[in-house]
Amino acid sequence: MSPPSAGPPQELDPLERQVVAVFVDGVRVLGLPRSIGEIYGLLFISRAPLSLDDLVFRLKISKGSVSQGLRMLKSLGAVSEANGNGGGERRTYYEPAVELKRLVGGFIREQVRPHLESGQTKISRLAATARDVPDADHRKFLSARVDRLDKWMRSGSKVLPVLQKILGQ
Amino acid sequence: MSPPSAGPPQELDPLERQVVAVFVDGVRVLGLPRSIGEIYGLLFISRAPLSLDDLVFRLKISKGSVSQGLRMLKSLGAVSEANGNGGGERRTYYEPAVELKRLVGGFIREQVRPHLESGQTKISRLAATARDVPDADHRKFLSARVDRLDKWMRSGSKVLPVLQKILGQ
DNA sequence: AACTCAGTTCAATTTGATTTGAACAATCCG
DNA sequence: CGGATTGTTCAAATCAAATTGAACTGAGTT
Repeated sequence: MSPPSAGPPQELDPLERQVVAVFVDGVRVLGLPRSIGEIYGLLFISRAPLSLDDLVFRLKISKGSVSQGLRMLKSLGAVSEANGNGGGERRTYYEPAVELKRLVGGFIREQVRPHLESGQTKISRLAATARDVPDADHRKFLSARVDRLDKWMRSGSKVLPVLQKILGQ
Repeated sequence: MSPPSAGPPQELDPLERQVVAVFVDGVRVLGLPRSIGEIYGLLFISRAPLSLDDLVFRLKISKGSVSQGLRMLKSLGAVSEANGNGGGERRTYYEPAVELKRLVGGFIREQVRPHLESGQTKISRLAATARDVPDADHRKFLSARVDRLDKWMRSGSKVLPVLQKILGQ
């Protein structure tokens, strides 16, 4: 067999390259690995769903990277398996989720909330430590700062639903 | 002279260590280097402003790191030089900005907007490339996707002021 | 069972970002 | 000026995170 998914294409055409570049940049800002941007970017601009091998072949990255990348994208709800494949096809094809709401929701759930939660925990412990400081004056200062930190966290939590609302159209 | 700023302290006490750890985590989420979190964290929990040498001494990181870290923190508006120093003191002392509004504003201005803007540029070019695709059907698909991308960017831009508003109390 | 094909896992490697440290300004002061 | 002090710069070293690739699992076929 020639290339997987026996279509015409080999390398990325200029438009595909541009789109992939945009997503590579985008995910870097979000602190996600480059391969995630490449994979999602190519899926985003491809008319038909692509298989793992398609992605390996067209992006020239390793099977391992694509496998791990797809796993993360699935956990973020950013790709899904294309169900409508005709005959007894064995390999699975992926298509991108293209609703911003869904993407933002997945990112918040997987990448933001866990950090906010572990932050809250640490700050509670911090507050306890501050309460044990003997010098009353110093203790007051420290508690005020810890309190501020706590307020910041709460603001962060409060912002998320608003964000989701705005981005969900 | 003994330690800089001839106060008592040497190493970080447990509370300081905890606070620094919180900020180290925090800045990692934002994609900023660890040293930024250490420096800001220690300033945040210190009653008196600290000098560059204080930070080197207490955090046990290099002068180069602290110098660069303070530069970035200044550009983010997250620290400022403490003006009220008494006698003809030569070295400069730094204190943290503790209003969330200010911190978020600086981060958006320095780290978010530039990316959004370069994204917009790339997407305009992308739209142009898509318009040149000969096959009408395929062109339609590509334009729709590029259009969606453009909408995402606009949503992003629209969110920022709302964010700032919410976080500004 | 033996063989093939799709996908996963993970130790070793590579890559790229951060940190270091030593040389270099700049400013002050006797 | 010459020495001391404060801070900056940047090439090289270090470190953490992502990627590779080869071995592996599991499922389907004959």
